[in-house]
Amino acid sequence: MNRTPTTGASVVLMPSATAHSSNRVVDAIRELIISGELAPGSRLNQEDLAARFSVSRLPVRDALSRLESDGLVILKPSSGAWVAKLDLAECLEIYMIRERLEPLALRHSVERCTEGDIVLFGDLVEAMAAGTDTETFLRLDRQFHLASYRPCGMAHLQTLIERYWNSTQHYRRAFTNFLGRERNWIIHAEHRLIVDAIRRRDGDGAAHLLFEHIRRTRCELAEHPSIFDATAKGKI
Amino acid sequence: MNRTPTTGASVVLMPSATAHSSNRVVDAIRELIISGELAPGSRLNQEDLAARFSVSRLPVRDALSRLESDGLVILKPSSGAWVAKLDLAECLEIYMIRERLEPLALRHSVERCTEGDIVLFGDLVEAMAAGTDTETFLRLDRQFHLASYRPCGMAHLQTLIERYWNSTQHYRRAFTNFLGRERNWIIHAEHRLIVDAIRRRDGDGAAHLLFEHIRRTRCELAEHPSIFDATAKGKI
DNA sequence: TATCGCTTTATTGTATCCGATTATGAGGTT
DNA sequence: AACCTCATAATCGGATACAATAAAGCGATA
Repeated sequence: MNRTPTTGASVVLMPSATAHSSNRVVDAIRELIISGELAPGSRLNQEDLAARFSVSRLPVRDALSRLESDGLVILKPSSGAWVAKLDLAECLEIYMIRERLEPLALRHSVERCTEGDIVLFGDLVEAMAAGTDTETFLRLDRQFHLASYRPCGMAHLQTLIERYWNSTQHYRRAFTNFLGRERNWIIHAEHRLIVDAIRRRDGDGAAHLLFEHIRRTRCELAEHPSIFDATAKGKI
Repeated sequence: MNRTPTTGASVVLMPSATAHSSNRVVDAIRELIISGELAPGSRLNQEDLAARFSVSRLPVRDALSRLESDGLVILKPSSGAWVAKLDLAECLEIYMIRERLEPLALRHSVERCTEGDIVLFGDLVEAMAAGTDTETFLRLDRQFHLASYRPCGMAHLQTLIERYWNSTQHYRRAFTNFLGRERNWIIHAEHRLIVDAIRRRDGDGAAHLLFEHIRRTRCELAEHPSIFDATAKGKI
């Protein structure tokens, strides 16, 4: 059992000495957004956030502008900050980007991962197939994929991929809840095929399967634009 | 003649009402880095920058942390900020990422660009072939490629691509100077082939040519690790 | 009654100040 | 002579306070 923290805000970058409150605030807000506690479209009030984390507004402002670069927050100058909201087109765009990036990472991972890594991948996939609730599903899905990219040795690429997983997390949750569990067998089958290709050290095979995994999800997503209608009113 | 500003810090995002000094400082520092005035590894002193732009240290701090997310600046907590430096491996990694992203953008652009756009692409390529000095070469190269992605209708992808052009700009300059002009005919040939494919509305062809364009550059870059040895001392 | 304009209020952006951490240099010791 | 230690100085991170901007609510007028 690997001990990646909750949703793994900083999986690729070592947690580092996050002594400075700015970093703590960044991670905390990111966590609130990824966990779904702050829904897309929610207003982010600097003073409220400052009070919540017992700091002044300054680290909060810093955090917000960093999270904007991460694509999780939208800043309107002199006006305020909101949790970033994606429409269907943007989400499809991000999936198309992921289709290009993640197979690249996986192919390099396959060339470098240890046998122990592969055991971990298999364990995560099977734990996912055995899981029941949505949050477990999402957490293990994320853990499996991000873990499968970790040996790739491309730090920039990993950061980038993690960013896109973060900014689409909310919509993956909504989509998972929407579909229910009856079509999950497809995902598990795809995951098992990917792990099998990794076991055979077939990097290209794994990459192609992963490409199709993401592409199929994108196509299914495109069939359900209603996911993006919900103008969820956020609460801080 | 298009009026893209100097190096085009904000080509994709509209310049917007950048009334706030933070944004101005971000753009200004980015410009200093991209233009080469601040070399990778240079120390960025908050007070000096504040004095240079006639603002307090606060907008500068804000700018630095944003530029860190852009990959242009490295922040060491409680220690300072430096212009990000790439080693050969990182640069090759970014080129591999670009190989995946830019063909995607181009393929979508080909489906959406106007005849007028295509004329612009051709003009830029020919202006580049007629150019003499390094800075013109770099500017037109950048303008051509970024312009060719602009009609793609994928804002996130464009921002991303522009980021990577920014963070590798210094090394493209060094590489261009290193190679001299005798091998530029390859680049012009590739560019003309790409424009021709666009004219024929052959999106896949253009994408493949672009992929090879970037890949060949990456392979050549890998042959010249000395580019990354120069520990340029920066001045503010 | 609806719309336009103004005033008020809340929230953001900026400057100055203070504490904390790190880098630097001198001095002593092995 | 090289290395380690301690003190000093420079610089960064954060808090408080103030100014500027935008949103909202109220009132007046067509």
